[in-house]
Amino acid sequence: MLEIQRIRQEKDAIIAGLAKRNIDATSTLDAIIATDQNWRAAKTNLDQLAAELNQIAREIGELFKKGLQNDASALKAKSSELKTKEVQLKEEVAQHEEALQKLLYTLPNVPHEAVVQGRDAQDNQTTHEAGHIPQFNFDALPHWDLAKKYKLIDFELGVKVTGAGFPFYRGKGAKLQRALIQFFLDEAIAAGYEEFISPHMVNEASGYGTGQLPDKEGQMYYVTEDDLYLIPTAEVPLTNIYRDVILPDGNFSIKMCGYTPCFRREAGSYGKDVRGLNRLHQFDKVEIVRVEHPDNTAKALDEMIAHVQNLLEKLELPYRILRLCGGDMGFASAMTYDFEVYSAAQEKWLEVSSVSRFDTFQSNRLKLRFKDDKKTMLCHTLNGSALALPRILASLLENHQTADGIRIPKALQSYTGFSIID
RNA sequence: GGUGGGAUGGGUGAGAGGCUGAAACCAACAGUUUGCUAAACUGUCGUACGGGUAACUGUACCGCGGGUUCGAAUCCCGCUCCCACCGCCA
Repeated sequence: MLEIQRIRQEKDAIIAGLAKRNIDATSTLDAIIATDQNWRAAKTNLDQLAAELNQIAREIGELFKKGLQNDASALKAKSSELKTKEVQLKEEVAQHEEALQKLLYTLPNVPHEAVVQGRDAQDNQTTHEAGHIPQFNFDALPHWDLAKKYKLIDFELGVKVTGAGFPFYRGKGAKLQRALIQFFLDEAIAAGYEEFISPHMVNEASGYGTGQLPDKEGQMYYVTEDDLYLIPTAEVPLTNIYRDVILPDGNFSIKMCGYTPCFRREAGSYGKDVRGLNRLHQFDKVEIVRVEHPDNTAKALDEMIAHVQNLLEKLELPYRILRLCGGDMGFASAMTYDFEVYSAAQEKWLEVSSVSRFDTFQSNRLKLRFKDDKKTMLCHTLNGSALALPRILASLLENHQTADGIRIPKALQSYTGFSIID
């Protein structure tokens, strides 16, 4: 959520920024500013009226003490008269406030100045490309066939027990999955991230804190009985640790990581995009989350990119890094880098990680601040997948397949305990 | 699930209709002094929003939401959460 103070001061810059998302925010911003003015006017009236009422109440108290009941009664009459006015004003203030809130929720984050204008994925800029794309001298299989051939994943069993999008991993497939989680966590810890094992369900306040609610309500599984949401990513519990927190000074850099299963309803998805591991309702992910001083955000983002890059290199996967254009960025992001791994068998790039800086967009909702001398300022938040398992598993299977089986990258062998799946 | 107790500022904890945005103590911060890895003393010490260039000032907030009253941290109702014991159970 954008800060209202910022909208008051930098309206034109915000319009220019949102234009990069192909959004013309002029009318929304005008409405916001008008609503804000109405709200402030009503609020000022209300405050003055309340002050008057407080004053009268105090006087009545004095009169009672002196035993001047009659004078007190006269004031009481006046007070109840003002009281009706107060009720009306309160309602008016509440209405403006609600309208303002609704408008603010509709505005996505303003892209960072380095982000280019663009419509969709076509306009993303490739900033880095590395690794080599394997050439197969045999019939390369997509991962769903490999998974079946080597008995690594059983999709049908998942359908039977739960439903589509909830696969079973088995045998070496399960071990590989566990090895990847361990590997990712160890790497994150080595890079200075503190590991958390978090709850897998969160309350409503946390859903609002990171912005899943109210806009993406349908994306989360909801447990009605207890009013809890299954987490769509570890970002939600980890970031919400810092909801309603004021850090004591500006000298901080918080780095957290955590492995969790992630639950996503993915309502509306269908077709070949959801084949195999490409899109699941439950998947595993190691997430890295940072809370930073605004001065340190750019550096933190670079570190996170380098971290993910390092992972992909150790897994020996051909990848590229894209800086998303305005039109392709998520709602809350100010700047996002996507990591894609090439799948030689599917002959396409698969998104395996997304690293973003949110600047104050999340912290404004979270009320995550720090004390800077006298002032209280909003922190910056960042997060990234490091990494999401299913598509990494898919890329590993597809890119490292040989005629004799699937080769396990060196860095992973001490975790799996085997060097080939055959 | 049952019974009982509780929820106040960074912490402990007073408060029981107007003098309470809230005592006291601890912690923290600033200063004075004596001096030396310390003590004593003094001061500062919640958040949000509005108004004001500012000093400052107004309003709201004592778990949350309602109600009673001229006036609520204090009384009433509903809810949530926490703690203890019991029950059930990994």
